[in-house]
Amino acid sequence: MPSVVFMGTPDFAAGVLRSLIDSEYEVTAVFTQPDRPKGRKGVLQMPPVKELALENGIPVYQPEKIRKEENVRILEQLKPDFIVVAAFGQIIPQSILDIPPYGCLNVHASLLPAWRGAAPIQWSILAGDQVSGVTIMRMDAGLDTGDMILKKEVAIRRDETGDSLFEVLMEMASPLLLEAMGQILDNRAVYTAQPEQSPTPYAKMLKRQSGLIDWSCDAVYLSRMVRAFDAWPGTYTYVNGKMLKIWKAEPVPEDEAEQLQSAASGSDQRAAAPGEVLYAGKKDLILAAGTGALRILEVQPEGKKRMDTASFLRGYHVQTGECFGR
RNA sequence: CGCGGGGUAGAGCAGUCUGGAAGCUCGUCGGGCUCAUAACCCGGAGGUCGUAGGUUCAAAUCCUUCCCCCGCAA
Repeated sequence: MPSVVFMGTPDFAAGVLRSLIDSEYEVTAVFTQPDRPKGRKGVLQMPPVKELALENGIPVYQPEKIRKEENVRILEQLKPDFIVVAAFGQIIPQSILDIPPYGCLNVHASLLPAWRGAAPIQWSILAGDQVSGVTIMRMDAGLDTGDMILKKEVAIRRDETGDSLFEVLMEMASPLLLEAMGQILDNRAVYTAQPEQSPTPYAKMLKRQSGLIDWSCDAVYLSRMVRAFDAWPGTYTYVNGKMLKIWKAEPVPEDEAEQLQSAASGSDQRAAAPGEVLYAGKKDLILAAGTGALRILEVQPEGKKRMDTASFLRGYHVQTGECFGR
């Protein structure tokens, strides 16, 4: 029974680990990030991967830095046939990549060479991509630049969110990985080199701050941002100095947007400022973007729960002409 | 003891500082107006004001206990 050492941290990784445990491979050890303080009380919490590993009696290692010599030693002793890496969060040095005879495989949530990096799912939705997918590759020293073994595409739906796509890809990932491993064992895997250049920018790690809305952007782009960053890092703006998360929004059709723009500017010929309330009725809230307008559908005021726009308008008395973003 | 917001009718909020009849915008039910309406008018139902104690002639409001929800930070 070929042995596998697994490296990963969040839910996505746990899904992959689950299928490895259920497979014919023997998972001999798991590497994951150290426990971190979580939640409001700051209680230490173990990563999902660790939890799953412990339940199945698999030894867990949580090095602060995997590249340290001692970890290389451990892996040399484990002598795994494979190392499988999924959303581990640490860069793996060549000395470790060289250990497993069948290679160090990575499960990546994009169609490489597009969207190399830490947050491929969000970036592809934000960019308005029509398709996304999962790539299984043999890792090299570069960042998501290894030779590709298998790739599977999936269409991005119109209402796709970061979370929903995440789930779709996670389900696709496990079978694809197992298939790739089978091919490698049978010596029929085909390794395809990636082009040097990625067609997209690097999908850099997102911070909470990344979700701050710049109202001077295009409304269609902003609506994609709301979907892409749902549920992490979330999209937000400010109203009267307080944070307001935007959970759902859609661009207003062009002709309607123009109508609202001219109605709002009135006699003074002033174009509505980005972030200005173009319309606030009983159920509808429409804000001016840099180009176009955005209909807000679901929000969450600071310290409150998520609510639909109608509820928000009932209690918060938004006025036309008021400006969001501050 | 990381910082902070909040728990008042089915929903979202005001009222709390400066104790003294439970309000607002909606929804809901009934009636009216209308060619018609998610529009408008009239009327009604619906709340142990998170829990437990305390202060007071009187507590949503002041003091104390506990429970729950949420934002930030990590």
